[in-house]
Amino acid sequence: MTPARRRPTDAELAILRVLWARGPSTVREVAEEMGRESAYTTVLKLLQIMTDKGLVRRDESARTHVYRAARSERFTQRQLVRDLADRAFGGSAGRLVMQALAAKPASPEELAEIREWLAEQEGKREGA
Amino acid sequence: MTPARRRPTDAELAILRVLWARGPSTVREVAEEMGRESAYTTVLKLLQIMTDKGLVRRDESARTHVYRAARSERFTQRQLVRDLADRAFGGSAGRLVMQALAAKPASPEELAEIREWLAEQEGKREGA
DNA sequence: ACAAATCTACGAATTTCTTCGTATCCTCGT
DNA sequence: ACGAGGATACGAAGAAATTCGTAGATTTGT
Repeated sequence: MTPARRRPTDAELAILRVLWARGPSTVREVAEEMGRESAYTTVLKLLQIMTDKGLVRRDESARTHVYRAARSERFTQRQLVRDLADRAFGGSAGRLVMQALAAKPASPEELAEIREWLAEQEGKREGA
Repeated sequence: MTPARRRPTDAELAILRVLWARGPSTVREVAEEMGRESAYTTVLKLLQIMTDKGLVRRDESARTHVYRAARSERFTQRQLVRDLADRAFGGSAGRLVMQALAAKPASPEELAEIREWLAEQEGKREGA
């Protein structure tokens, strides 16, 4: 199976990040945003490939096409996390979380948010 | 610089997982462990490449070489998590953690462990 | 001693990812 | 009307990852 079940490549992810941040964008806008590191046609080609792969959608109604991410940032992030959990953590998101907390400092706000989330879970468990 | 600062590829990671699980192993043992999905010589070649890259160390004292992971599982996991945080979460481990918790159910034990860790952090902050 | 089994090295084919040049087409300003 | 600018399509080269066959060396079992 696995029809379109592959994760975005590095270059593709870089483009997706721009689309998530800017919203629907033209090739030029994306290329601009990515600095002068990649030629215009490189970004164009990538977006064409990504269209074929279903990673982005293309609005061709105007001459200058407008691209937007096919999946939300959140959706893709979860997919990536799940993928990494499978490949490097024996499928355990919990262990991934532990290493993530240890690997990079999270802001107090984020830590608070995480605590909140855990508390909610606790509540659910109690309730069940 | 970044002399050997690239993350292991999928195939390489699959091999590392075997080495972490089994400890120092021969090519045959690794190949065996990975099922019959990849030919013996494929595993051999990969291990040779990984030796060049510094991902594994090779003990050549005996005819049958013995390979071991150059970096601990934990070290590599953190590297991978950091890498993913940078590529898909704007460098924020906290946001990665949130998505990880949402993406895959963690066991109650893991959740407890995470809570503990957070509590410790809390303690440190209070102290500081 | 010899054949079979086992091992490493290595080349090479294949696939995927990435990059970019060139061709061509359309639109707009003058 | 026409040239400049800007847009897409496409081919293809280059790099990286993956796979495996074959050759040759060494060990082992009989």
